[in-house]
Amino acid sequence: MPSLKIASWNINSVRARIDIVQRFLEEEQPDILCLQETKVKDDTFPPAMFRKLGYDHHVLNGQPMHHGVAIISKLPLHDHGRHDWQDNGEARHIGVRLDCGIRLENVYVPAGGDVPDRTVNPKFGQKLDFIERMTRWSETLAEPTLIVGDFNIAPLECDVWSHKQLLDVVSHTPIEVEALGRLQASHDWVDLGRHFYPAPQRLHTWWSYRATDWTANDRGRRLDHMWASPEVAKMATAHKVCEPCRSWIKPSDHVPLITEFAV
DNA sequence: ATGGCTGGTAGAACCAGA
Repeated sequence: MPSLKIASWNINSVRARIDIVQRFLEEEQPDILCLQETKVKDDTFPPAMFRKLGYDHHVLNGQPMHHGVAIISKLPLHDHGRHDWQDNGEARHIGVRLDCGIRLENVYVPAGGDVPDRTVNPKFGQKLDFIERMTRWSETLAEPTLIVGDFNIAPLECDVWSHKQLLDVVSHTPIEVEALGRLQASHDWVDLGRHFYPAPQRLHTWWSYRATDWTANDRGRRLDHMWASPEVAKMATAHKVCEPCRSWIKPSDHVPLITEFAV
């Protein structure tokens, strides 16, 4: 049975990170790489390194300065459009169809600002609205689908270094966790991270830059996710979070996730 | 320790990340 290896990584600028993205592709050789926070317009996206390694198919949704997502692939991609779930023009989603019949959706959920109260912090409201509109979309999905990306929410107590200390910190507040729970229930999405590494195991994908040594206190959060339709989850054979990438030269603050499927 | 760091873009006593 053919194997399909899909990776997802918030790289915090594709241009600043091009060398470690190359290293990752050479070491792991995924068939498809979904990127978030590319921070580049489509006409200045750097295609050369990807082409050199055989990743000839690029579907981009970028903008100047911030945000931006891309799907880079050795296999053909069929562009399936972009959703603007904040309705503000930001580039945070791109979807494709694969020849094997799976839909692949790459999403960068807004961070949501500092204060977890939409009346004083509009960004928090926009984040909740984004998840709510995604939920309406997810309810209508009928095809086998994989959603990957930076969801900017760590839902479980064991998804953060200290549940108690992060209850009021945007990314782990109950209102966000409940919204994400409604999204997950809307399609019976299987959280592949916890499918392979059940709670209460430690599983983190992001560590702040604002620590001299990210390993010293290990104050991580699981903000990045891969969610599969139930029939797609049945095809998943392996999953990992590539934690060592956080210690590479000029790292992203997020690390890659990889799932392998028998398709 | 409520600080700490990073990238893009402008050329900031900036913004955004989370």
